Amino acid sequence: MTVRTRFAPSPTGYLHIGGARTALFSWAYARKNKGQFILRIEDTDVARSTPEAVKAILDGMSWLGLDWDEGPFYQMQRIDRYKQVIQKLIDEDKAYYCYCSKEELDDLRERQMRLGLKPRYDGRWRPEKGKTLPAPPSGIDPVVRFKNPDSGFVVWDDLVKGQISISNEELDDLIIARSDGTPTYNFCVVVDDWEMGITHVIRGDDHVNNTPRQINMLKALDAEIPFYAHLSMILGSDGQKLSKRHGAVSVMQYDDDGYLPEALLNYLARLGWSHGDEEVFDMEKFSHWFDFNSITSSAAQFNLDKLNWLNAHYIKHADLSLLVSKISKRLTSLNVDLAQGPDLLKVIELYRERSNTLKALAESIIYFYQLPDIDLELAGKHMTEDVLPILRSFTVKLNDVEWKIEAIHDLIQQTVSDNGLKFPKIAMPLRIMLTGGAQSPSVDAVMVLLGKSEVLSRINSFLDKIKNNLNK
RNA sequence: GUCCCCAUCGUCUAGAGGCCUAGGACACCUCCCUUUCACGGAGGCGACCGGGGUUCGAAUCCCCGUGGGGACGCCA
Repeated sequence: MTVRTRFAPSPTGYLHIGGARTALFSWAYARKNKGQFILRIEDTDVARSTPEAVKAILDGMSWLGLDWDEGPFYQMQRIDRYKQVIQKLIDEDKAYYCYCSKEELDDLRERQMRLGLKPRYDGRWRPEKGKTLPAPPSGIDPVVRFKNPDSGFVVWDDLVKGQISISNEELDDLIIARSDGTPTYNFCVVVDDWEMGITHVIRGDDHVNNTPRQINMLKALDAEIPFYAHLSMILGSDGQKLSKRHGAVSVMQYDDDGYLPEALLNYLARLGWSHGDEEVFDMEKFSHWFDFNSITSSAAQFNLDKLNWLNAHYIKHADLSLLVSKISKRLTSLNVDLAQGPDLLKVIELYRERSNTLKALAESIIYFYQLPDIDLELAGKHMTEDVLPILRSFTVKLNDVEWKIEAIHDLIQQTVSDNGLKFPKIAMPLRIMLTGGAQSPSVDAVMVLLGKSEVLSRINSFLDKIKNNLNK
């Protein structure tokens, strides 16, 4: 049997973390088994589906590098086929027209809730032996309902949750075609999973309750029942459900925020799945290791700290040229002119280990290309009266030094020794004048990158400013 | 309300009856490295939801409770 999995998002919003993980697991299982991964857009909710959302989903998938073998299929383009199958079910007495109005149904539900019952359709239009149906009211377009078995159990071995059994008495006759004739989700899924030959349905566990209905319809169509794997949800970092209002952001937002797709993928893979103590691995390894036995059946909380840690790791190990291209895009969009400073590649090489995100990395190196705002309070703390003269004479000597890390380092070292000081006594003021702040890589390395004339110009202009202030 | 699912450090997880004095990772703390901040290295803090069974033995199996989540749409 060739494994065929699918990812079937509805285009009512962007691709978020939960969807991305579902897609990732489906993709991985297909890859592991040399099967096919199919992308299907479930756009039968005409009112809420948008082309923008379709694009957002496709963008998200390709940013993550989750490539599909077939599709994207659009359900709206298969409407005729669904209608045929619906007609077939009606002809075979496996489905029927129901003339209940929405108001009637709301009424029914409300009454059942009041009685402590599970709200469900009572089957008033369901044709049965010896039962007389009311006359169809005129002027009402009926919906089509599937005739669900009214006894027995639907049982399946969920690949994640184990055996699940649900009584048919809990299920009602669900609507498979709306009054305007369009088929509904539960029905389209069944027809598609069947006709597209899906062998493993991997989806969020909010679909567990749909599964028995779908199995019943599959049986009615004499179709093979696929395996089901229901993934537990991903909760927000506060343990609350993710929703549009609450923390469910597009995967593309992670791109904007400076995360590498391989970091997000690695993080997501590890959320609800494990392979012993493995924490850091690429998708080749993941698709090799992936299996349903190692999926956790409980919900997982999203944790940004760990994503940050992974992202830092991937930044540290990324191709320098890739980082250069990503960082230069960011800096350019911040109106930073890269021609005004050192080779970006050299800067990134020195700074890549210091940031969790590309965004932070880009922002941390801006002062190579434009003058930094100097933290004056901090400067005051380090540039005390006693070090100013030493700094001045150091600057003069700097003019003649060979512009290499060691030579600069030696000069600083010699200056502090001559004056009975410790290294930071000179290094800190230099750092502040050159970068604006108190944190940077080794100051000699920063100086080499900045270049001699820029270094001297920044130091001198700051020292002059101090002098002028003192004279005032 | 009814049905379904879930339950190990703060978080992600390992754990398939003895290997568990419960392992790893993130976060946190301490120390080392050091030119500040990071990186890196070495340590540390920290958990089996509760109660009953089953068993010579239970984090692991069963039952009940509790807590969390999901579903109950002419949404997907």
